[in-house]
Amino acid sequence: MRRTDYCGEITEAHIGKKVTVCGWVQRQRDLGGLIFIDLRDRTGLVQLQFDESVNKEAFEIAFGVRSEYVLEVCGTVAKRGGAVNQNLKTGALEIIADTVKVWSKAKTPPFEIVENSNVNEELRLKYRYLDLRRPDLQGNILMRHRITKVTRDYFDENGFIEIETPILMKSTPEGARDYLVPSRIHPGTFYALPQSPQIYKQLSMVAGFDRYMQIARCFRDEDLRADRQPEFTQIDLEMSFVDMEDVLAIGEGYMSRLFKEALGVEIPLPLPRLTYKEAMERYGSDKPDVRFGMELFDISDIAKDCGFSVFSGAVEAGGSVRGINAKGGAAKLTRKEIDKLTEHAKGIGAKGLAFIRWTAEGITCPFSKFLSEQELQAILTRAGAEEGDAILFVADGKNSIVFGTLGALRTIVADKLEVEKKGYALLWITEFPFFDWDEDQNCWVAMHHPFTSPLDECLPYLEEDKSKVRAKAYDLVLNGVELASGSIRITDPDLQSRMFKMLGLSPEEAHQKFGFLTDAFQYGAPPHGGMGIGLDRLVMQMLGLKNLRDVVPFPKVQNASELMSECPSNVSEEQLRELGIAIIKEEQ
RNA sequence: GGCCCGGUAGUUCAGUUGGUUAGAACGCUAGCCUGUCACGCUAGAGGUCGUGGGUUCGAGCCCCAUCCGGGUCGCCA
Repeated sequence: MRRTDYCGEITEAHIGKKVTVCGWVQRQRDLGGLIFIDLRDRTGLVQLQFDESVNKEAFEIAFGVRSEYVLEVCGTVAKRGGAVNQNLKTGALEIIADTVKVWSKAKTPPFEIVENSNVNEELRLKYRYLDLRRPDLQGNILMRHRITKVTRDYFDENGFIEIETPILMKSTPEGARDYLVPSRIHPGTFYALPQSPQIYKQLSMVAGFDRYMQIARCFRDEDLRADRQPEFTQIDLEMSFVDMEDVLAIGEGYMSRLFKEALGVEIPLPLPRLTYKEAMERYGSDKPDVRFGMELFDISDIAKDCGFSVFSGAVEAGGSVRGINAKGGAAKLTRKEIDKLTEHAKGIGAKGLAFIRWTAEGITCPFSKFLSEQELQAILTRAGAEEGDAILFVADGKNSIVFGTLGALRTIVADKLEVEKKGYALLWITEFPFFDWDEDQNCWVAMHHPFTSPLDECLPYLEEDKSKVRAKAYDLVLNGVELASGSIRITDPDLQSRMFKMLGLSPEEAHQKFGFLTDAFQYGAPPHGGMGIGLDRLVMQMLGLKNLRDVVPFPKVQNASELMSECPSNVSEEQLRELGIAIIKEEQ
């Protein structure tokens, strides 16, 4: 071992001692007969000093050193001769260099290796290995490591066994698009990369491992977002002989432990819970940011008989009229701003946006002519309105549109008004609907997945009214981001067959796709349930970042390519021939 | 696939109504300098203005197409 110490870990205790440090040159300052070099490794910086009159040989090497050269330097730690650098952990010390070895020269990098760089991300991603040298990205990746370390500790201490499940598996394209891998040995057939290890972890329960966990890579061939990569990591867990309370207890115990150990933040337990219905009615979202108010309110009862047909019509059609009060927003939400919000609302699916502004000049309400004085007053009271407020309303025959629009506007308006949001608001959302109506395909689809157990009390409605069926499914939400999702699974083969039938899967289809799972349940399946926690989003949220790419070492860009290696790429004719694959050229 | 935003020295940006030789800062190169730490001083190099076409006497600027990147809707059981 050549290195005795890391740069950032040189302390007063080292004074007078000989050390060897290794790293990259942050900066060289040549003062003439005296040269300073800041050397960087993953722990930070330390200053090296080269004096021409003391050590000519080392001085001459230091003279030719440039940024990002890789050095190994042996020298003696000393208190600085000059002023202390308060910005540096090692700012009171320096290493008087005896010998220098240049392990590697470096071209001038295309951008400076500094913290808080605002360099074009495209360039940073092309040279990701340089970008990752920057202290902020190093910190993100180190935090990611700390999180996975605590994760393994916690689950191990709670009796979980880490089991690796296959990366090459059977394609069961129920949800997202699968990434496919062609088989050479069986030409014309394909493996799929897992969208999640769902089926294998359930089979691990049938196999009797009782408690499973895995830090599992998952793949989904769908379009990217700021918080969505095509490959991502899930902290996957499953437990036998448990009900929902047991899974939630393990889940929130984990969160509490993690925040304490990784961030030093106390998360009071138990975590708050909202049912799906409550979350939608209060926040218009199943992943609400509850760090601020601006909750939804319902004025359907006032609106149903009013003269404003947009309102009354929505209620008659079976929908509702709801609003949010942007407290103190009248000044910031000008008519123009509200027009912009209206455009946004229309983009989401609403027909429009009604508003009331209450400024010092009075109340502006474009639809007041359709309302009686009592109706207007009733609405203002319901909204808790006072001078300075701007109140936004959405009316629609479909509640899903009312909720979706107001839920989205709530966060947009909060950002515009710079509403204070701080800390970490974790909560569970429970009692999700089991079925979701698919407008395009005109059928019911599983909102979670078809192995999710319905709530016992909902079993009678299965055949009669699918809209009423709720599931033993739960999500963990952090600051408005869906962090984790899980459920208690079906283990009764008869109930499973019923569920497949509800979802329009014939017994043959169901057997062809999931036969190996339902067959397994014939041989003694323990009751079980679990969840998957999005590691990338978790790290991102814990660091207060807005983009997944900042916590993924080698991320993909929006078109799912990777700018550094330039994949995906063409392959040779020979590779294709071996796989029995022909490429059909897209017609112009 | 739709909508919105961006692309000018290595980097971050400025660039007037379309008008002379496209500027600044940082970085880079060379020289000087023994206490700097965003070192300082002096000098210098560095540009197919994303690409292609069009309008014009004249295009970084206007028009069309296209490529690349970002955000978002659809999509993500």
